[in-house]
Amino acid sequence: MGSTLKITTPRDYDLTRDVCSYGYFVLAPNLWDTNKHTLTRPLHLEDGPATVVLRQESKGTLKASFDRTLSAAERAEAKGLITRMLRLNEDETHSKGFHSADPRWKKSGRARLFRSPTLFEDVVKTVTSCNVAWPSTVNMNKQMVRHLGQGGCFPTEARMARARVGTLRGRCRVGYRDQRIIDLAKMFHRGEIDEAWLEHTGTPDDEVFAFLKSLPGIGPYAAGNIMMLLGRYSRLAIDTETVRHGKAALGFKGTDRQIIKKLEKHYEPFGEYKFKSYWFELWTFYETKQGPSETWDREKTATAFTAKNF
DNA sequence: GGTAGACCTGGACGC
DNA sequence: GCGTCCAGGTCTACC
Repeated sequence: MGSTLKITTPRDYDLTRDVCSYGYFVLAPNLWDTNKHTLTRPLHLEDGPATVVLRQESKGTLKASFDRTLSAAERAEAKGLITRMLRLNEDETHSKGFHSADPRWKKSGRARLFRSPTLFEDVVKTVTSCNVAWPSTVNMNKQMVRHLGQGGCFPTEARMARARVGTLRGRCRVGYRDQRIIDLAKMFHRGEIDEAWLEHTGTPDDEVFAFLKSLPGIGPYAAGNIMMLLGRYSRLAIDTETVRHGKAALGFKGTDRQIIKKLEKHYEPFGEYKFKSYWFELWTFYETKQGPSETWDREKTATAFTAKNF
């Protein structure tokens, strides 16, 4: 019999809606149960891995059931990781702020974007999403968890820092990203990434963006995406999907450069919530093609989300 | 400051 | 079933 935690959430938190809000929810080691509407994943805690199953108990309360007994320190640690992953730190005031900037999402209540329990995992997942189609991203994360993750966890920065480039390339199929991922892991492991500074509200967005861009494997798109993962929504992460969205959903015409300028102008009114407005537009488009995101199965998204299906 | 080409993988397509 | 082409973001070298 493992430990159980009751987690108080903001009143407007909805596990199904708010987990199934960003692609990382279908990347290993996350496992969304499309029938039970639970999120299962192993967490790396002080005394080792522990798998948690998260379910919505009632409005404002989540139940976290673990597969082993946790110490008091581990309970606090797990709570911190879950809070980060589910963005429980973004309270109702934040949601209301977003909805008054962009009322289109008020009815559905969409306001939060799922992320990882750690910044390290978010950064590595972002690198695995660059310059590849979705099926490759799915596979890279699956293989990293399989070959480098203890007890089904996402690899820790310490483990990843010790990994061989051959393992990452040959077994985890990350290609030329191998050395970059190891270099990132070493930087995290050596404490060269100041998470407190990156998350501090007093740190200007421009400085965070410039720092992120200086990291190995992180360019303008990845830096913009990590900004969002850090809770900074004032800029977009522009990739080919963004341009496609500009053309297909917003009807913009012209060269890619012209379309990007139009996109920047289009999202300007949403100010500090720009990314969210953009993302939920894009997410809605995906749902029109693939059905509600809560029905997306982890294994099937690898094949469903291919060019021919869009 | 802008740009061409290399970097890998896996899906799509033609045979 | 095999070979070829192509998409995707970052990095380096070069102008």
